[in-house]
Amino acid sequence: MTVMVDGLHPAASELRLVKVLAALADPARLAMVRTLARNGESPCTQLQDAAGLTIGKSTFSHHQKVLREAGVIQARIQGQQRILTVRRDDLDACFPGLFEVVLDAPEKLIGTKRSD
Amino acid sequence: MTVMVDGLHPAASELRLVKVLAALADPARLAMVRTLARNGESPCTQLQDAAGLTIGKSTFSHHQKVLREAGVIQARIQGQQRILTVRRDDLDACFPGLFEVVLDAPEKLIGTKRSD
DNA sequence: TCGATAGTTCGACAAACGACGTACAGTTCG
DNA sequence: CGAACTGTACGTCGTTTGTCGAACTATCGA
Repeated sequence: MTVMVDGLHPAASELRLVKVLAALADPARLAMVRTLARNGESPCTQLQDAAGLTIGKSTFSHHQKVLREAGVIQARIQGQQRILTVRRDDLDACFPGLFEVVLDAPEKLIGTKRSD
Repeated sequence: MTVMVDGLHPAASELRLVKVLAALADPARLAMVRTLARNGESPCTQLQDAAGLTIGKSTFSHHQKVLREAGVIQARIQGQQRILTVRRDDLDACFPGLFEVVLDAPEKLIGTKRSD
Protein backbone atom coordinates (compact mmCIF):
# COMPACT_ATOMS: atom_id res chain seq x y z
CA MET A 1 0.00 0.00 0.00
CA THR A 2 1.08 3.55 -0.70
CA VAL A 3 0.59 6.45 1.68
CA MET A 4 1.44 10.09 1.01
CA VAL A 5 3.40 11.88 3.71
CA ASP A 6 1.69 15.21 4.17
CA GLY A 7 2.28 18.11 6.49
CA LEU A 8 5.93 17.62 5.71
CA HIS A 9 5.74 18.96 2.19
CA PRO A 10 5.07 22.63 1.50
CA ALA A 11 2.27 23.34 -0.95
CA ALA A 12 3.31 24.47 -4.42
CA SER A 13 2.22 28.00 -3.48
CA GLU A 14 4.56 27.95 -0.50
CA LEU A 15 7.77 27.45 -2.45
CA ARG A 16 10.34 30.21 -1.97
CA LEU A 17 13.32 30.80 -4.21
CA VAL A 18 15.77 31.53 -1.40
CA LYS A 19 14.92 28.28 0.29
CA VAL A 20 15.06 26.24 -2.91
CA LEU A 21 18.45 27.72 -3.78
CA ALA A 22 19.74 27.07 -0.27
CA ALA A 23 18.56 23.48 -0.51
CA LEU A 24 20.37 23.02 -3.80
CA ALA A 25 23.54 24.82 -2.69
CA ASP A 26 25.15 21.75 -1.20
CA PRO A 27 27.16 19.13 -3.10
CA ALA A 28 25.46 16.16 -1.47
CA ARG A 29 21.96 17.51 -1.98
CA LEU A 30 22.68 18.57 -5.53
CA ALA A 31 23.94 15.07 -6.30
CA MET A 32 20.81 13.62 -4.73
CA VAL A 33 18.50 15.75 -6.83
CA ARG A 34 20.37 15.26 -10.09
CA THR A 35 20.58 11.51 -9.59
CA LEU A 36 16.95 11.30 -8.57
CA ALA A 37 15.89 13.25 -11.63
CA ARG A 38 17.82 11.00 -13.94
CA ASN A 39 16.95 7.68 -12.32
CA GLY A 40 13.35 8.46 -11.57
CA GLU A 41 11.80 7.80 -8.16
CA SER A 42 13.95 5.84 -5.76
CA PRO A 43 13.94 4.77 -2.15
CA CYS A 44 16.50 6.51 0.08
CA THR A 45 19.07 3.75 0.29
CA GLN A 46 19.04 3.15 -3.44
CA LEU A 47 19.39 6.87 -4.13
CA GLN A 48 22.23 7.27 -1.70
CA ASP A 49 24.02 4.44 -3.43
CA ALA A 50 23.28 5.72 -6.94
CA ALA A 51 24.43 9.22 -6.04
CA GLY A 52 27.70 7.83 -4.76
CA LEU A 53 27.36 9.50 -1.37
CA THR A 54 29.67 8.28 1.35
CA ILE A 55 27.81 9.99 4.17
CA GLY A 56 26.07 8.23 7.04
CA LYS A 57 22.40 7.42 6.80
CA SER A 58 21.39 9.95 9.43
CA THR A 59 23.16 12.64 7.43
CA PHE A 60 21.41 11.47 4.30
CA SER A 61 18.11 11.61 6.16
CA HIS A 62 18.88 15.17 7.19
CA HIS A 63 19.62 16.27 3.62
CA GLN A 64 16.51 14.54 2.41
CA LYS A 65 14.53 16.52 4.96
CA VAL A 66 16.04 19.83 3.85
CA LEU A 67 15.12 19.10 0.24
CA ARG A 68 11.66 18.01 1.27
CA GLU A 69 11.00 21.10 3.38
CA ALA A 70 12.19 23.33 0.56
CA GLY A 71 9.71 21.62 -1.73
CA VAL A 72 12.30 20.15 -4.05
CA ILE A 73 11.48 16.50 -3.46
CA GLN A 74 8.55 14.50 -2.26
CA ALA A 75 8.38 11.37 -0.14
CA ARG A 76 5.76 8.69 -0.19
CA ILE A 77 5.69 5.66 2.04
CA GLN A 78 5.53 2.32 0.35
CA GLY A 79 5.91 -0.66 2.60
CA GLN A 80 9.00 -0.18 4.69
CA GLN A 81 10.61 2.36 2.43
CA ARG A 82 10.24 6.03 1.49
CA ILE A 83 10.03 6.56 -2.23
CA LEU A 84 11.54 9.90 -3.19
CA THR A 85 10.55 11.96 -6.23
CA VAL A 86 11.55 15.33 -7.59
CA ARG A 87 8.65 17.80 -7.56
CA ARG A 88 9.38 18.90 -11.06
CA ASP A 89 5.91 20.15 -11.94
CA ASP A 90 5.73 22.43 -8.92
CA LEU A 91 9.27 23.67 -9.44
CA ASP A 92 8.63 24.40 -13.10
CA ALA A 93 5.42 26.20 -12.25
CA CYS A 94 7.11 28.45 -9.69
CA PHE A 95 10.58 28.88 -11.16
CA PRO A 96 10.45 27.86 -14.80
CA GLY A 97 13.82 26.78 -16.08
CA LEU A 98 15.52 26.41 -12.71
CA PHE A 99 15.38 22.68 -12.56
CA GLU A 100 16.51 22.25 -16.12
CA VAL A 101 19.60 24.36 -15.42
CA VAL A 102 20.48 22.30 -12.39
CA LEU A 103 19.90 19.06 -14.23
CA ASP A 104 21.73 20.00 -17.41
CA ALA A 105 24.84 21.46 -15.82
CA PRO A 106 27.84 19.28 -16.66
CA GLU A 107 29.47 17.47 -13.77
CA LYS A 108 32.64 19.51 -14.25
CA LEU A 109 30.87 22.72 -13.37
CA ILE A 110 29.11 21.47 -10.26
CA GLY A 111 31.85 21.85 -7.67
CA THR A 112 32.55 19.52 -4.79
CA LYS A 113 32.61 21.95 -1.93
CA ARG A 114 30.64 24.94 -0.88
CA SER A 115 33.95 26.77 -0.96
CA ASP A 116 36.49 25.89 -3.63
CA MET B 1 40.14 56.50 -15.07
CA THR B 2 38.85 52.95 -14.91
CA VAL B 3 40.81 50.02 -13.52
CA MET B 4 39.70 46.41 -13.50
CA VAL B 5 40.06 44.56 -10.21
CA ASP B 6 41.62 41.23 -11.06
CA GLY B 7 42.72 38.28 -8.98
CA LEU B 8 39.49 38.77 -7.11
CA HIS B 9 37.26 37.50 -9.86
CA PRO B 10 37.25 33.84 -10.88
CA ALA B 11 37.65 33.22 -14.59
CA ALA B 12 34.56 32.13 -16.48
CA SER B 13 35.95 28.61 -16.57
CA GLU B 14 36.24 28.59 -12.80
CA LEU B 15 32.56 29.10 -12.05
CA ARG B 16 30.95 26.31 -10.01
CA LEU B 17 27.25 25.75 -9.67
CA VAL B 18 27.33 24.95 -5.97
CA LYS B 19 29.12 28.18 -5.23
CA VAL B 20 26.88 30.28 -7.44
CA LEU B 21 23.77 28.78 -5.84
CA ALA B 22 25.20 29.36 -2.36
CA ALA B 23 25.93 32.95 -3.25
CA LEU B 24 22.37 33.48 -4.46
CA ALA B 25 20.78 31.63 -1.54
CA ASP B 26 20.61 34.68 0.69
CA PRO B 27 17.86 37.31 0.67
CA ALA B 28 20.24 40.26 0.78
CA ARG B 29 22.48 38.96 -1.97
CA LEU B 30 19.54 37.94 -4.12
CA ALA B 31 18.13 41.44 -3.78
CA MET B 32 21.50 42.90 -4.70
CA VAL B 33 21.78 40.79 -7.84
CA ARG B 34 18.21 41.34 -8.96
CA THR B 35 18.42 45.08 -8.40
CA LEU B 36 21.78 45.30 -10.09
CA ALA B 37 20.49 43.39 -13.09
CA ARG B 38 17.53 45.69 -13.46
CA ASN B 39 19.29 48.99 -12.80
CA GLY B 40 22.46 48.19 -14.67
CA GLU B 41 25.89 48.82 -13.19
CA SER B 42 25.97 50.73 -9.95
CA PRO B 43 28.43 51.74 -7.27
CA CYS B 44 28.00 49.95 -3.93
CA THR B 45 26.27 52.69 -2.01
CA GLN B 46 23.78 53.34 -4.78
CA LEU B 47 23.03 49.62 -5.11
CA GLN B 48 22.56 49.20 -1.41
CA ASP B 49 20.11 52.04 -1.45
CA ALA B 50 18.29 50.82 -4.55
CA ALA B 51 18.01 47.30 -3.15
CA GLY B 52 16.46 48.67 0.03
CA LEU B 53 18.97 46.92 2.27
CA THR B 54 19.12 48.13 5.85
CA ILE B 55 22.37 46.38 6.65
CA GLY B 56 25.63 48.08 7.62
CA LYS B 57 28.17 48.91 4.95
CA SER B 58 30.68 46.33 6.13
CA THR B 59 28.00 43.66 5.85
CA PHE B 60 27.16 44.88 2.39
CA SER B 61 30.83 44.72 1.50
CA HIS B 62 30.94 41.15 2.75
CA HIS B 63 27.98 40.09 0.61
CA GLN B 64 29.45 41.86 -2.36
CA LYS B 65 32.63 39.86 -1.85
CA VAL B 66 30.75 36.55 -1.69
CA LEU B 67 28.99 37.35 -4.96
CA ARG B 68 32.26 38.43 -6.53
CA GLU B 69 34.15 35.32 -5.47
CA ALA B 70 31.35 33.13 -6.78
CA GLY B 71 31.65 34.91 -10.11
CA VAL B 72 28.18 36.40 -10.06
CA ILE B 73 29.22 40.03 -10.10
CA GLN B 74 32.22 42.02 -11.16
CA ALA B 75 33.80 45.11 -9.67
CA ARG B 76 35.71 47.78 -11.44
CA ILE B 77 37.30 50.77 -9.80
CA GLN B 78 36.31 54.16 -11.08
CA GLY B 79 37.59 57.06 -9.09
CA GLN B 80 36.69 56.54 -5.48
CA GLN B 81 33.98 54.02 -6.11
CA ARG B 82 33.59 50.39 -7.14
CA ILE B 83 31.22 49.95 -10.04
CA LEU B 84 29.42 46.62 -9.76
CA THR B 85 28.10 44.63 -12.71
CA VAL B 86 26.39 41.28 -13.09
CA ARG B 87 28.55 38.83 -15.07
CA ARG B 88 25.63 37.80 -17.18
CA ASP B 89 27.61 36.58 -20.20
CA ASP B 90 29.74 34.24 -18.12
CA LEU B 91 26.77 32.99 -16.15
CA ASP B 92 24.76 32.35 -19.30
CA ALA B 93 27.69 30.53 -20.86
CA CYS B 94 28.15 28.24 -17.86
CA PHE B 95 24.60 27.81 -16.62
CA PRO B 96 22.24 28.89 -19.36
CA GLY B 97 18.90 29.97 -18.01
CA LEU B 98 19.92 30.28 -14.39
CA PHE B 99 20.17 34.00 -14.29
CA GLU B 100 16.93 34.49 -16.15
CA VAL B 101 15.11 32.35 -13.60
CA VAL B 102 16.52 34.34 -10.72
CA LEU B 103 15.74 37.61 -12.40
CA ASP B 104 12.23 36.73 -13.53
CA ALA B 105 10.99 35.22 -10.29
CA PRO B 106 8.22 37.39 -8.84
CA GLU B 107 8.98 39.14 -5.58
CA LYS B 108 6.30 37.08 -3.82
CA LEU B 109 8.18 33.87 -4.43
CA ILE B 110 11.58 35.06 -3.29
CA GLY B 111 11.30 34.62 0.44
CA THR B 112 12.75 36.90 3.09
CA LYS B 113 14.62 34.39 5.19
CA ARG B 114 16.78 31.41 4.57
CA SER B 115 14.31 29.54 6.77
CA ASP B 116 10.61 30.43 6.57
C1' DT C 1 7.50 -13.71 17.72
C1' DC C 2 12.03 -12.81 16.28
C1' DG C 3 15.08 -10.71 13.26
C1' DA C 4 16.24 -8.05 9.41
C1' DT C 5 15.44 -3.93 6.72
C1' DA C 6 14.55 1.19 6.14
C1' DG C 7 14.56 5.56 7.94
C1' DT C 8 13.88 9.07 11.69
C1' DT C 9 15.10 11.50 15.79
C1' DC C 10 18.17 13.15 19.25
C1' DG C 11 22.25 15.08 21.28
C1' DA C 12 26.83 16.52 20.48
C1' DC C 13 30.45 18.91 18.17
C1' DA C 14 33.20 21.63 14.89
C1' DA C 15 33.00 24.61 11.09
C1' DA C 16 30.86 28.08 8.43
C1' DC C 17 27.91 32.09 8.20
C1' DG C 18 25.71 36.72 8.82
C1' DA C 19 25.88 40.92 11.17
C1' DC C 20 28.28 44.46 13.57
C1' DG C 21 31.72 48.21 14.82
C1' DT C 22 36.13 50.04 14.44
C1' DA C 23 40.04 50.99 12.13
C1' DC C 24 42.20 51.48 7.82
C1' DA C 25 43.21 52.79 2.75
C1' DG C 26 42.56 55.14 -1.70
C1' DT C 27 40.55 59.12 -4.21
C1' DT C 28 38.90 63.73 -4.77
C1' DC C 29 38.37 68.42 -3.59
C1' DG C 30 39.14 72.60 -0.89
C1' DC D 1 47.91 69.21 3.72
C1' DG D 2 43.50 67.85 5.54
C1' DA D 3 38.67 66.73 5.27
C1' DA D 4 34.99 64.17 3.01
C1' DC D 5 33.66 60.13 0.61
C1' DT D 6 33.76 55.12 -0.68
C1' DG D 7 34.65 50.87 0.35
C1' DT D 8 37.86 47.04 2.60
C1' DA D 9 39.90 44.30 6.42
C1' DC D 10 39.83 42.62 10.93
C1' DG D 11 38.07 40.68 15.17
C1' DT D 12 33.99 39.32 17.64
C1' DC D 13 29.53 37.42 18.69
C1' DG D 14 25.61 34.45 18.21
C1' DT D 15 23.22 31.33 15.00
C1' DT D 16 22.94 27.94 11.63
C1' DT D 17 24.78 24.00 9.25
C1' DG D 18 26.86 19.45 8.22
C1' DT D 19 28.35 15.32 10.24
C1' DC D 20 28.26 11.54 13.26
C1' DG D 21 26.66 7.64 16.34
C1' DA D 22 23.27 5.67 19.10
C1' DA D 23 18.66 4.86 20.16
C1' DC D 24 14.15 4.48 18.36
C1' DT D 25 9.97 3.34 15.14
C1' DA D 26 7.73 0.82 11.67
C1' DT D 27 7.20 -2.77 8.26
C1' DC D 28 7.93 -7.16 6.27
C1' DG D 29 9.25 -12.13 6.14
C1' DA D 30 10.55 -16.54 8.18
